Amino acid sequence: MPVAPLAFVATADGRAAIVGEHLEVVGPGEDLVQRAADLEQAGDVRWVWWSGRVDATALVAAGIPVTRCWDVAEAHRLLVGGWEASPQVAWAAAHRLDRAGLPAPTRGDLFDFHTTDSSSAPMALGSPGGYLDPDAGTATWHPDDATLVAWARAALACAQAQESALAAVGPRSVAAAHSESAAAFLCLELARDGLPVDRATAERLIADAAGPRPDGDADLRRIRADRDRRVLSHTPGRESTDLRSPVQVKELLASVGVVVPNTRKWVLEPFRDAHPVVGALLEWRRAERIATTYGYPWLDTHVGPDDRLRGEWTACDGAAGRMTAQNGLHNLPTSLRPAVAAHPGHVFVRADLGQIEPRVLAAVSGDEAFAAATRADDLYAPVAAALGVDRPVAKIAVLAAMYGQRSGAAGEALKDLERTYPVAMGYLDAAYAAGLRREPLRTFGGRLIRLDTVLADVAAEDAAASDAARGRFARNAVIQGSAAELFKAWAATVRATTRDLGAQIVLCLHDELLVHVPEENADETKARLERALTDSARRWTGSTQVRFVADASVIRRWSEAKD
DNA sequence: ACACTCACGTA
DNA sequence: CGTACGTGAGTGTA
Repeated sequence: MPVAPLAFVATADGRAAIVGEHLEVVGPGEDLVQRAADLEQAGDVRWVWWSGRVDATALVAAGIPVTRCWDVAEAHRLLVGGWEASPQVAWAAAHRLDRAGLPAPTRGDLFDFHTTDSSSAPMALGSPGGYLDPDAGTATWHPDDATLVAWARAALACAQAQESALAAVGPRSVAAAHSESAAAFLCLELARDGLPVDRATAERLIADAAGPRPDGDADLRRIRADRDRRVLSHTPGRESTDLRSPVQVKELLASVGVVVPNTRKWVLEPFRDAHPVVGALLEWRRAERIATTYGYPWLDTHVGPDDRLRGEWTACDGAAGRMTAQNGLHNLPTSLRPAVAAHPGHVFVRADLGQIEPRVLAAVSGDEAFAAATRADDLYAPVAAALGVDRPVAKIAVLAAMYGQRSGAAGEALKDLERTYPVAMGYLDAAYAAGLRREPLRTFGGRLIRLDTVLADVAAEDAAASDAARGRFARNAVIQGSAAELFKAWAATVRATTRDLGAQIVLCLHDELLVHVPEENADETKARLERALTDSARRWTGSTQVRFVADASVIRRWSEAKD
């Protein structure tokens, strides 16, 4: 049963168009949103937009549960790699037009504006031989109805060209574009819905670490000075040291005989017993981190009156394709996680993918012996048995193979690993070698990993170090990026299959999902989440040879132990 | 004003 | 045991 593609495009001035084979509507955004809701309800629609962030915000705000979409920007990021993905760039790539010939925007720059005849007709929006109008789709663009309809038709044409191009890349790339597009829509919902927070607990945890909520600037300075004094009291005569300046801290430490190349935590840790100021400084850093990054200003700025922590989300980064999030959603210290709590009448279903990266390696490399190991709940157990070593040794050897070890330890086991799983290890070696040669790679789902642009500045003066860094990046990216694809396919499936239970995905953390759900539906949500993994893994790998496992539990606070 | 380094949190 | 990301403070440059 074919799914009819329907373009939905919106302008910054509040108008929109819906265009399909047998449909053409243009008008005020709110009318079009209603129309889209009806069409979505009727089913069998795949929405096409240049990017969800630009075109679909009104649909997200209206709570329309889009199930299928094609995000031209996300498809372009798969196809070409990197992060740049304007409609103009995506159009040119999909039609194999020379990137260097892209016309420059005229309205974004005052000088251009003065030298441009503003009455000139817009460039053709959708002619196969030409580029898109560089101003189309920008925030200051005001198209007439006919132009907006043409813009929507161009999106449809672009999506179709991308689909052909992706189909030529590999057997999984069109499906990957579908799930990347769904993930991008999910990102808008994540930003809209936020992460449920127990504000009282958050306040208490911040107070425990950083002191009570300051009452004005003077109080803030006093609390800060008190915190500083607990370190500086250990070094009489140096009370004026600025603890926030690494250079001054280094001097302070040197004055008590602690001579270090830098003042990082893991460098200072061994010197805890050398002088009491070291421990005091490390404690100060922890408190200062909470006070500055995750303190009261953070709480006040990013947690709304509805007790939801909000930030912007992106479906992929510019390197391997993992999701990113702002405002601390992806790096909230574990000490603050008790503050992430389900709201009344609700619970969280939390699940993470166990040993995701070695399992992904088995899938992407097609190593049958390694795939056999994934059928165990604990992958390292059969690997240890095959290598004739203890589990911890097997684990270190596998991780060393995937991430590139430079210091000894796993040497012998690593050789056995090469012998036992030559296909998997060969895949990693090939990725490393491609990195050295600056040859682009593709993830399992077809995302292009570019090596011509990344790492240009890292150790640029040392060619060998730079090569090795590129090799490690390449080897890591094909695994990390492929894992990200499976994760997003899983997340999109969970979103689609648990919506009727009132479930809401509220956090995606690389291999972990947090779903907020009415408590009476918790067990069913958990079951569907596990089922979703089986289904999406089978679709993604195209077989059942590689097993993926989810560790799922029903909890009230994020900090609660797994069970 | 902006870019950079340092430091550190997460996976 | 590597890679990636986002954040904030200090520092140096334009």
